[in-house]
Amino acid sequence: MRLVVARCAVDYSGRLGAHLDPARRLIMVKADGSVLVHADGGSYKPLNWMNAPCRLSESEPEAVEAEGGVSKVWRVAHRKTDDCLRIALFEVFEDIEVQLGDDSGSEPGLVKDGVEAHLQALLAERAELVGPGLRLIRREYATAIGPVDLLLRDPSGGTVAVEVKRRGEIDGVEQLTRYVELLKRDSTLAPVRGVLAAQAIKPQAQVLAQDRGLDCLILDYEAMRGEESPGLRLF
Amino acid sequence: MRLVVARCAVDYSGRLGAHLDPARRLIMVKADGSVLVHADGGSYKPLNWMNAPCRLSESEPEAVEAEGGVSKVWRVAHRKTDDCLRIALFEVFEDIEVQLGDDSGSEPGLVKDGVEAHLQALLAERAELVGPGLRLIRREYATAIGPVDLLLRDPSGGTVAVEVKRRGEIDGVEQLTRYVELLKRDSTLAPVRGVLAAQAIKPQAQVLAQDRGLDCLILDYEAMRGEESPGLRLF
DNA sequence: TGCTCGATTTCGCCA
DNA sequence: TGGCGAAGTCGAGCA
Repeated sequence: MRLVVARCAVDYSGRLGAHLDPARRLIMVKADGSVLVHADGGSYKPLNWMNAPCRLSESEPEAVEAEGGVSKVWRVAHRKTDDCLRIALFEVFEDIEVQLGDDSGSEPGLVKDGVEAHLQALLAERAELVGPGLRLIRREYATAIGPVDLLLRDPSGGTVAVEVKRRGEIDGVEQLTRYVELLKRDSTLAPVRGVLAAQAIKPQAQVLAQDRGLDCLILDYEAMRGEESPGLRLF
Repeated sequence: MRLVVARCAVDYSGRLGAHLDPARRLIMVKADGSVLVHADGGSYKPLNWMNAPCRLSESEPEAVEAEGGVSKVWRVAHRKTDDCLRIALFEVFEDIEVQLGDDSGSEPGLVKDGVEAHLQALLAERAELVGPGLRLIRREYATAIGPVDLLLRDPSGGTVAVEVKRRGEIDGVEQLTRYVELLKRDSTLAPVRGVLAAQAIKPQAQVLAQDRGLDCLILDYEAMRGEESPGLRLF
């Protein structure tokens, strides 16, 4: 990875246009060719960037730019799209090359724990949390318009479609609505109830769910994790 | 900004858990206290990070870690949530402090051109592009379920609701459907047509729109910009 | 401050 | 490879 600290101006042209006036910034050039322009604040997102695969070419500035203090111009062009990043370098304060990766040069992957898939797995083991007597038919029940997170059998008749979200919002209600509309046409499943299950559900989503005749269920991830059978742990 | 290149292992704990095995990585500590851990590839997203406001504290490793080669441990704790990043440093290869920002220390803002708001503004000036004789009633027409991007009056009767997107996809169709369903109950507006306007519309979205009785309109941003009246330019 | 929605979203899974 | 849903989404605009 190459790290350059320089006063620079940046222009991006591609899906939209974006411009940065001159200032001192950090420019990262990664091993795969991607380029990131970072400021000394903001979030983890760079001000401007170019994803791999791309090519960096250095050229001399135009006369008028040179007069304004530009010493070099970098053009970073994407290899497949016509996205292009143009970096006008004024003064360069640092320019170092560093070696990254593990001993083999690769990067050990990131291991995550606690996302929606885990909620779904935990609730699948505890179908009775959704309603008394309910039993799991299957997770990721396939339909023509996508998989239903959990499909449960109600021994008193019919089935229950469960949409699991970390946070319940309006589009989750829309999604569940489409599933229930489809499933209830299946005579082997009807009648079908829909349940939106999430760690938190926004008021608007609750209102819309009620309007659509759908139920809401708040999940307690920590409690569910604590109660699960040790043999079925995901990690 | 402080730039550290080090062999390190990282653990994040917060909304989820995430772990990185030891490898050489770049650690950026920004002026606002935020920390980014970058690998030499992937996208602009760091492998792990902590947003401001947060506090970095350095401590000695536990005995077992020290035996394993850990020289220092950084704890980066968020000030408001209980999110925490723990970085175990093995060997440190670089550790430099650089000065960023413009002469006043601040960062000139990013100027963008071509986002959805611009499309909406341009189309508002050119309502006739949606259909002959149409006139703008207003932008961001408020309804109980959210603002309609553009509401147009059709002199031959009724109104047209326009949903403007940079790229038209299925959720845009869903959104427009909800608006039209609501608006057509208003006798002062009915009958109501719905139009999805975007620079590009995915085939699936076009099919769904047709099924819902909605129209699609492909926008040419460059042409619209070229035609607009100079006095009304956004930038 | 909280909510809503766009984003050069990016990222990962699965068909 | 394309479609689709999730994200430690982030960030801006507005009530």
